Amino acid sequence: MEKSEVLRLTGKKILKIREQKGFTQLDLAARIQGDFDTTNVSRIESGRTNPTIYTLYRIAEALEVSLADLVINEVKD
Amino acid sequence: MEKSEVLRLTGKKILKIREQKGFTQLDLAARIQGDFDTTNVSRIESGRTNPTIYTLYRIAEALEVSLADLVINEVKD
DNA sequence: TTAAATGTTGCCATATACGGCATTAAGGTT
DNA sequence: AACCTTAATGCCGTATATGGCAACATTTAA
Repeated sequence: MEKSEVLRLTGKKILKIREQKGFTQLDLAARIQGDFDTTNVSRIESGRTNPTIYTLYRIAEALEVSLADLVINEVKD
Repeated sequence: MEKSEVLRLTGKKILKIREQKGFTQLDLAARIQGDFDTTNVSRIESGRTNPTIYTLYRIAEALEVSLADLVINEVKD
């Protein structure tokens, strides 16, 4: 899978869970430990950036889900 | 959980799977799509760097496991 | 219409991930 | 001893993730 596809699908997962929880991007950013800007939420959800595992960890915390829930399943080439 | 702890545990998971598969760091780096240096394998496994999701994806591919197998389970604060 | 809420995008600065190479060290083998 | 394999580490560039703010578009509500 291409990089852009991995990022796009990852962002989609975050967006979906965020909306299921009824959070806005602002809500989510505010819940994330440390400094976090809504700009980055937008960039990650839209797949425009390649988040680090620690960033995803903080997002998982804020969404109250496991990291496994935020990553894509497929490992096909 | 602290950032350093997240990175340390993530690296440990990768190391464990790599050794279970009987790969050296050099083997793993060679299997990873695109350029990948053993330097980076070492840094990630030892928790000295904060890998991006795409890097973890490529490692998962090379190890023939799912991304979920490489990330930590806990989401405690 | 005006205003507020929500999300996107552009820009800038700083920190750092990664590619890459060389060195170092430890362990095993001869 | 010398040699090889394996991994860790230091250093240097380049690319980019992130923090942060402002501008903009869209939607909804007043």
